[in-house]
Amino acid sequence: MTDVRDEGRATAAVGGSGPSDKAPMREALIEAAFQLFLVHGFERTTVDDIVARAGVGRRSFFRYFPSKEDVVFPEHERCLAEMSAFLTTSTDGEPLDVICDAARLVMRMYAANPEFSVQRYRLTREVPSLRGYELSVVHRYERTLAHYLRQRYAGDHAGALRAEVQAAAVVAAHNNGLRTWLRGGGRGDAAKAVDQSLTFVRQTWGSVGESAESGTAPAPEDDVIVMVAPRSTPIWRVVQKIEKTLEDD
Amino acid sequence: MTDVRDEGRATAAVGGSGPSDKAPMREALIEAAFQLFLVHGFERTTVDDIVARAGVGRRSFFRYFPSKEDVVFPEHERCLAEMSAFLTTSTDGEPLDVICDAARLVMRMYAANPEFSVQRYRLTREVPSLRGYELSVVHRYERTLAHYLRQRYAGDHAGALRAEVQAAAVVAAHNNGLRTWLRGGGRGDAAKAVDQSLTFVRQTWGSVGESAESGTAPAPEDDVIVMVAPRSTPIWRVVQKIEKTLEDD
DNA sequence: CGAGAGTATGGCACTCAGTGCCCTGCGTAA
DNA sequence: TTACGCAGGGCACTGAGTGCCATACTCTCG
Repeated sequence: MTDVRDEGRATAAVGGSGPSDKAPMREALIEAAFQLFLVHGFERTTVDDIVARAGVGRRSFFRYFPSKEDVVFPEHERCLAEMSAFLTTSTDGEPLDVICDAARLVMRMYAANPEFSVQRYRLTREVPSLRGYELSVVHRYERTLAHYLRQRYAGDHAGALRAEVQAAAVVAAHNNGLRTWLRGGGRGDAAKAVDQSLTFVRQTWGSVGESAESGTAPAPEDDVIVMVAPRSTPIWRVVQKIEKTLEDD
Repeated sequence: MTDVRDEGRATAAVGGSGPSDKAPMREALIEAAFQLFLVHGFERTTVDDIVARAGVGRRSFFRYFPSKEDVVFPEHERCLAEMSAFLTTSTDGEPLDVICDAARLVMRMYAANPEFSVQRYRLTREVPSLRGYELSVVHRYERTLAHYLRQRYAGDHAGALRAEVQAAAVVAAHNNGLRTWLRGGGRGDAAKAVDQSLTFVRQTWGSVGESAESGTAPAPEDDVIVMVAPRSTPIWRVVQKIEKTLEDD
């Protein structure tokens, strides 16, 4: 053990010379932690084990990570901040589409590092404390999305309710798509899996067809009309309404 | 302190005579815990404080509650079991309506003890570890509901996705209504608040009006047609389709 | 070049949740 | 009566997380 520590200190002393030492401490801790987690599991690895392997002091671990669980989700803070920033600059467009785009930021964070994400997924599935941590993170995303919708729906009747239900639905759909991708070993297309799931939610509240995904407007042939009318409505009223909708072009 | 312990042991010794001593230990611990939580807060109350007040040994606390957080949510295990039982016996009816009824079991648990629920709500809002615990409980309810829907939707295209999104939506709506009631001090009608929120979800997926609440079928005048078609569809095809739909009566 | 301030890190001791092990006391069955 | 089972208590231990202080490195100002 003393050998490892001395070795670590020596490395740290030489530290400044390496080209990849921008955030040595944090990265070293994450790397050491995952090596140990994958071999011995999360619970049977102590913080002392991690810092010994990383060759740093135990106290430093808790300077970089508020808890042992945090080392498993090192980029969620940043992603959460990105989501907030994205939403504050997205003041128009269908609110539901905006939060779907916001949710895709999370998917992209996972997709940027498939092996790491899959390893973490497997770890999280079997360690209760990690599941709990993940729930709290997911909850923060959901609250962020709901907060945005609540502002957009301000003044609407039951706007807060709609905001919370839609945020929950988007998060559930996003996670459904993401889990599908993760269960497949991270080898498929994460964006495709998540988009398919999100489409269900967007269809549910009828925001499909007016999305701003691509810069080009969707072809008129792909446009849809959704009509809701009492069944007793006379045919001529229906035709009139459809013709009027088409004239709006 | 020794006085309290002796008192406690004396009570336990006389125990068998009282009519309300079915589960003395557990109840005593819950009562002692909440008295201390409300005065000193959750985090500044140690398990030692609780057992001292209850007059029992520290080791016994962890025989009745796996963690300090569990003492704050003493009835959720039972409620979860009731929900599972309810769902296994509910094999017909609109799936969405069934899980709404299941969610109401949770509301009723809260409503059965308004003061306790409101106290706990305030506690949970300001203690991070309790928020985390609550998230895990809510997640278990959601999983239970989703599991039920997945079975009911088995075979449908994207049934699993629909199951998870709807379960999330119902939980979000339920909690929205419940929180409204809790923020009002638990003085209003919890069932009404939750029902209003759940109605939004049931309307979203169109299970309002065909519910089995009243025996009478909805009037035909309330029936609706929802048409989805490419905007380029010729008018005559639209008319044809609508007429065909009406003929089906 | 040297003093001082700010910052990053390590070391240490402490609290507290949670666990394993064993002991005691009590009731019960043979 | 003894033997057994069980609920509870005592005790010691692990491990996460924290507060405090010492050290060392860096940057700046004179």
